This record gives sequence, structure tokens and C-alpha cells, in this order.
Amino acid sequence: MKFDKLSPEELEKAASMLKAIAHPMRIAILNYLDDGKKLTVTEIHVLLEIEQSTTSHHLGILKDKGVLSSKRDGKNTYYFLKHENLSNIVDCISQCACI
Amino acid sequence: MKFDKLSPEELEKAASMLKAIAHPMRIAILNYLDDGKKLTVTEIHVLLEIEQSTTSHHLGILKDKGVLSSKRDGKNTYYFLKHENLSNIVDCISQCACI
DNA sequence: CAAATATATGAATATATACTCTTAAAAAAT
DNA sequence: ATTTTTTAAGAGTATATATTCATATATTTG
Repeated sequence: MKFDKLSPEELEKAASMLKAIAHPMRIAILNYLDDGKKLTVTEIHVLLEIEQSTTSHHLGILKDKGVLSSKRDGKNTYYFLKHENLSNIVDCISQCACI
Repeated sequence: MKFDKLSPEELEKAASMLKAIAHPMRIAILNYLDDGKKLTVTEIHVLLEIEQSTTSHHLGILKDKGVLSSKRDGKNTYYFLKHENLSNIVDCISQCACI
């Protein structure tokens, strides 16, 4: 297999980041994290009305794949976009997905 | 344009489109389809050095999920981006995935 | 019509992801 | 030091996706 523009490793990385994003709940989470916003696990689980452990799982996936970063502050862990321009992806797919 | 909140249906649609894109080979395919380019199945399968049937499978997935459109012209079927700005997603994720 | 070319589909199995419930671990408060 | 709050991790089952090879369909050409 030959890929001119991105290396196979970069394609794998890109795919794995996109795969992390490609989930309804995780897109909903990312919708709340534009403009450099930082939210805690509890804030997200309350906002989206999903279980705490489910929320943590999803945030863990997004962090593991390099979409989010986190920073602990006392009891709370704040999550935020690792690259600001990732919100472009969510904006863009949102436009294309308009029903 | 900014979307404050997406409906559950829109979230599902967005996720399913992103899931279609979130594959190394399919990202490689999309890399060739910027600027309104139209390519046939054979052109893509030669360019990427992947099996014809594999190529067709991937194109089918991208078309089914609304990422690509196709137009038959004689023996050939040309595939192209359904929404021009979908190449932004590939550009954007490529930047973020740079190793 | 038969052959050649281009594309699409199907089936089988391997692998990955999701979902839910339960529990563990960390920090703060009492 | 025990309890409370917040977050993370584990396990089990269900579902989805990938991969590959074989074959079917469509279109043009001889």
C-alpha cells in the first residue's frame, strides 16, 4: 500500500483520533469544549445527563487518543481540547450532518 | 457558522459520517479528492495499491454515509466529495496527527 | 453474442468497540 | 481516621467493523 501525502503512521494516528471523536456522546462532549473551555467530569455528566462512569470512559478515550488533555485540580479533573483547531472538525461535521 | 446544540439525530449522523472517515485507507482516499477532484475506482485502487474490491468497499462505505457521491460515466464510476468542506476535516486532522 | 473491462456484492471469520454495572482510588472535609 | 465527593478502572456480554477471497453485475468492444 502506498500513500503519497501522509505517512502510514500519520494516517493511523489521524484515523485513531477521528475514531475517538466519531461517537454521538463524544461529539456532544466536544461541543461543550470549544473556545478553550475546561470542564470537569461531573460538569459534563450533569450537562449531558449520562452516568459518571460512562462520562469518564468517554473522556478517557478522547484523552488516550490525543483529542483532549486533562489537568487535576484538587478533587476535580478538568478536560479540554489538546489542539484548539479540533473544534473545527466538530463544526465542520456538524454542518455536513445537518438534517 | 456555529452550532450550539445538535439534536440526537444530528449527533448520530455526524458520528456516522466521521466513523466512515476514521480509517487510514479512507483518509488516504479522501486526500486525493480535494479541490473537487473526481476519481474512478480503478484510479484509486492503482494510486493506493490496494485491491479493487477493497477499494470499492471503502468507497461504498464513504458514499453510504454521505461523505462521497458518485456518478457513473460509461464503464467508469467517478467518486467525489459530497460537501467540499469535508476536506477541511482531513486537513485539520492531518495537522493534529502530525508525528 | 462473446469477451474484456470496470465496478459492486456476499460470506466467513477475526478483531475491535460499546454498554452497563461494579468497584477502586484520590483528595477533601468532618 | 472515617466519610464524602470526584474520578478512574475492570469485567462480561453484545454488537459492529475489518479483511479477504470469490463472484456477480454492468458497460463497452470485437
